[in-house]
Amino acid sequence: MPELPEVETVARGLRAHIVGETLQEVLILHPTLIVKQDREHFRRQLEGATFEQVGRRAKFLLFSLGSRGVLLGHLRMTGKFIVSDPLPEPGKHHRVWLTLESGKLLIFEDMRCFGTLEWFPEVSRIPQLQALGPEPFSAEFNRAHLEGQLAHRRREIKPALLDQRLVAGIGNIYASEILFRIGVHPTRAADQLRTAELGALVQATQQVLTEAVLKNGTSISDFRRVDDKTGEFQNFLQVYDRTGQPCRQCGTSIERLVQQQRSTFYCPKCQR
DNA sequence: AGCGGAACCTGTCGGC
DNA sequence: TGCCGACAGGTTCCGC
Repeated sequence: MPELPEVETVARGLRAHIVGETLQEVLILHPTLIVKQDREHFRRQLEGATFEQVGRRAKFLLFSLGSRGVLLGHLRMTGKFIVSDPLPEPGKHHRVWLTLESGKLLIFEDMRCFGTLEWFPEVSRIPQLQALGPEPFSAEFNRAHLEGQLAHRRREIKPALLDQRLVAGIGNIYASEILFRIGVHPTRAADQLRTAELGALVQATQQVLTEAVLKNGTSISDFRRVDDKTGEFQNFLQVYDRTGQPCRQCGTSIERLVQQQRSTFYCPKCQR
């Protein structure tokens, strides 16, 4: 479901609701996967802790608990965080209930059970964050970085963009959108992009992601904000999920292909 | 070392 | 109507 803009939207939404709140009770409603560690340990670490900040790294949510460590969350495909008033009983796909001292309920819901929650003593000890590439808006994400990383890489550029070690936060929707903006065909070998195209790739990545964050992300089917509203960027997609529809630039039919088991959308005329 | 494929799990949709 | 396969915004592990 969510890529950088959607996760950023969730982080901002949560921040407004839960910073300063103390966790009163942790209720795990699903037996597997979601909470990746021992449930009693997880519960003990969280109960009584206070949310000091909600941040994002790549597509991970980081709930800082001050001296009580950090809660790492990942929405994967269908995960959602919802801030709610108390409920009489859990919804069908509710996986974890976190009761806050104010009486509000922080719900982690996930139909497909791919999402994860995990507690760590400190951010520096989170293995999942170790190999991540630079954030798209950081100074380290620049043309030289791409040149260095992509030299002699024969894999196709679109799957390369999904590799979180190259740059963190791009997912399947925005990878297609970014390549459309720079007129690069998704099957081009990563090491065959010209220097100017790599510069354009940096720019387009930052532009697309910035616009998507401003529109509160993309809601194709599942994604919802913390307040259950949809994002709006789906109204501005140029190629994603537009197979057979006319390219907004040249009128040619948008095409779909599969790369590494994921759909890619592109304009065969605008992208070479 | 780098890359592709399978696996994780549930639901929806289109074709027959 | 029912069944079956394809597909869904992600990451991780396992081979080659």
